[in-house]
Amino acid sequence: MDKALLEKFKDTLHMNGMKCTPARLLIFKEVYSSPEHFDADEIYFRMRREKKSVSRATVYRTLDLLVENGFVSKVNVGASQVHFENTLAQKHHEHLVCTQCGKIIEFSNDMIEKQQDKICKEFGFFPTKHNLIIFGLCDKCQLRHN
Amino acid sequence: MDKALLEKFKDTLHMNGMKCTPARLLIFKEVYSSPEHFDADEIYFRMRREKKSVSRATVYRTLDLLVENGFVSKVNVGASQVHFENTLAQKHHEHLVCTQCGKIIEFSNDMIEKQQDKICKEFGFFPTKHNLIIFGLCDKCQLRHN
DNA sequence: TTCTAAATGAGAATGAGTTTCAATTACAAT
DNA sequence: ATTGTAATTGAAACTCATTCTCATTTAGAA
Repeated sequence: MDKALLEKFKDTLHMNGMKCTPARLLIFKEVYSSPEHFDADEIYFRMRREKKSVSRATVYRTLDLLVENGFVSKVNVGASQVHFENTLAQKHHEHLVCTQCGKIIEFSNDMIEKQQDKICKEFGFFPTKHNLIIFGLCDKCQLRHN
Repeated sequence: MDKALLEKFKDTLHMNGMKCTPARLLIFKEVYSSPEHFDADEIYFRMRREKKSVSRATVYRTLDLLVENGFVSKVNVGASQVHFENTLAQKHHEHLVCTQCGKIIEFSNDMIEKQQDKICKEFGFFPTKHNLIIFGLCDKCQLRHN
């Protein structure tokens, strides 16, 4: 994982008067170890497996911290748990979710973004974030007739 | 509430070999008594107040049934509970959600819909439903400086 | 009217996430 | 280097929405 990124995280901690603890650094590295989506428990169990155990509470607390500081964002994929993805490694995108096999496809579209801005202006609404998720069947699941 | 709609619901029950029970009819009427969003507990408590009590379990079960048969759809508004809205009374729309005061504004936009179809085609994806939600501050909350 | 599978209600169970609190620790001040 | 202390942590208790269980009731076919 990117060294500059880790420094940026440390800076954020310092600037906000938060302590730079081993638990936080480990979780941060774990979160940035892959570009995939994840939920809190996935991080928790991956870390246990790698003998870098941290308590569940700390995982949740640190993920909140990362969300607040823009390192991670919450993604709604219609699951019962909250999903996350790291933000700095990749650019903004939306999701297609296959309701049959769970496959998640990412896409982005400028036209849609622009229309959203237009709509917000119409309503005098100041947007801070958005979520577009399309549910349906991926190419493979359409063939597996049903 | 529309009489034809209630008949349609009864037909759906019969066609699927499900019983037409008082509980189901009461919940259906409650759901269609207003065009607003609601969650399961709201329905539950509204019915208690009106002395038309039904158990929580039945409310949840019936809402699932209504979703499966297209009378109601789930709406993600970033809340901890699942939100619903009746579908047949109103046309498709998306949401702006004010993170300060909770105000929900509905909108719809053909251009966005079309772009979505285009994207799905590109990925060979068959869409069944989608959700676009924009979080931010409504006009009033922008003034209440913070 | 009878029969039976479906539906219901009450409350127990589940599961994701949060809170509590005593013990630990980062780090600023000495 | 040591100390003091507020922030952080882990473990376990707790929440709260939702689901499940199961004994009882009931819609509706026979």
